[in-house]
Amino acid sequence: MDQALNDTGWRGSQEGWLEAAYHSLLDSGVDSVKILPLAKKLNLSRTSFYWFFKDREELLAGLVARWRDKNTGNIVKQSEAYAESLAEAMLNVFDCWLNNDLFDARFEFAVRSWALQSDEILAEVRQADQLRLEALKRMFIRFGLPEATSDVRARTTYLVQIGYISMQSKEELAVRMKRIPEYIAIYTGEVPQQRELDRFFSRHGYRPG
Amino acid sequence: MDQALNDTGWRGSQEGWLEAAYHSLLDSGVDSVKILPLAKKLNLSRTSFYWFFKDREELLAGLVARWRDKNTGNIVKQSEAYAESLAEAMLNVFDCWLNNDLFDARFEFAVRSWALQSDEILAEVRQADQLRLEALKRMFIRFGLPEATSDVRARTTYLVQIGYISMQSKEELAVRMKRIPEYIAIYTGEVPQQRELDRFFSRHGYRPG
DNA sequence: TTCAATATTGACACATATGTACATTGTGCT
DNA sequence: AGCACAATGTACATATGTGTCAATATTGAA
Repeated sequence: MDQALNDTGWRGSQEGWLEAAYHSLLDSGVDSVKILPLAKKLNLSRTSFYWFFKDREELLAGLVARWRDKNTGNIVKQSEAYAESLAEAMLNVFDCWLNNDLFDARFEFAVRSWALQSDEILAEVRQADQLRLEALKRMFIRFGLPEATSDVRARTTYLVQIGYISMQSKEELAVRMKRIPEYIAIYTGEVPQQRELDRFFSRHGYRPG
Repeated sequence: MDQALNDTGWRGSQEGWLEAAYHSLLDSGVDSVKILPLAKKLNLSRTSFYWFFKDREELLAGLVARWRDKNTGNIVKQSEAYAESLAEAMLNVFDCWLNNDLFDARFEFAVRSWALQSDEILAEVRQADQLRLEALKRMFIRFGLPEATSDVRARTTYLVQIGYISMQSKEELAVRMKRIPEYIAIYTGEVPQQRELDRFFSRHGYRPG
């Protein structure tokens, strides 16, 4: 329970408060992001907060910005990555679902829940959804699928993941990996090559057996 | 802004408070389910609440019970309904996604968001997920699909819907209906018969054109 | 070591929520 | 009409949250 030291020599910082807010958001939702409890966690006086932020609103705005920066962009990037087959391209997208640096699932769910009580956040989430779906659809079209098919397959791919996040399940890596080939088959209509799978498994530190 | 009258002749009732709580939950999440605001909406004194409920906890427990009664069971029932083909069976399940009496999507999302801040609710949600997934898996197996395939297809079917709910999108019936044949094809691997689709469209009051 | 910028704090004013005790009112029944 | 009880309301005690202000402490640099 030490103070989180930072290079300034002071105990608090904008980053410190934001980090604490982030963890509270992920653990218990927006309504838990309150200055008084955060101050207790940080071992700081509640009012010290106001030196770094105008008010609670500004702190929440910081959280949204963080979410946008972290989760938006990587799905798009992965869907545009080089691939020799549609199955391989899909495996590139799947990197997001297994690598927390590419896509923060708990953050995603917390923000979506937040959208329930804030129209502003709902608009943010809607825009993110649209960008991601469009990117996935382009991927299918790139590999020659018809427009309508590409649209529904993009949705399936994306919605399964959002649904999975929404289930908040905690499963072993092995359990999830075993389902990967089947998922690829359903989404793309083609069975992935063994070497494509091996490459995928390897970059996620998984050894089948 | 009239009083919601009930057969007792009194203004308030357990049902009345529960109904108000339900709407508040759907609109803005659990944390908005507070006695003082509900009392204002109902045009009743705040303390009148305590005649019908021991405390706020009891009201929330009432909401969970309502959710369990409404949303659990119908997916299972629909997945077990009579069908001549897998595609038709899947259309039976799809009834849930289009008929609010069979499955209340907004309620579902609100409860899942609630699970973020309550381990008790999380356990409830997990149990519901398991029951529903098992029922869907049995459906695929009934039509001769292998176990592993059935498992992943059940997940795909279910998770797409949970994901869709989580997107909180409001789309025209026509837009959703146009995607149905593609979804059926992806989930089941077989194209639905025109007469199966027609029967489905008809029972949801949709005329393609 | 002194100083100014940076950071921290406690006191205050206020708002919103919960729950209890007790008084009061409304309703159906005889 | 009058009674018993269901329902509602008022007053109080308490908890937790926000945000402002003036006073105080800490830090790095002159």
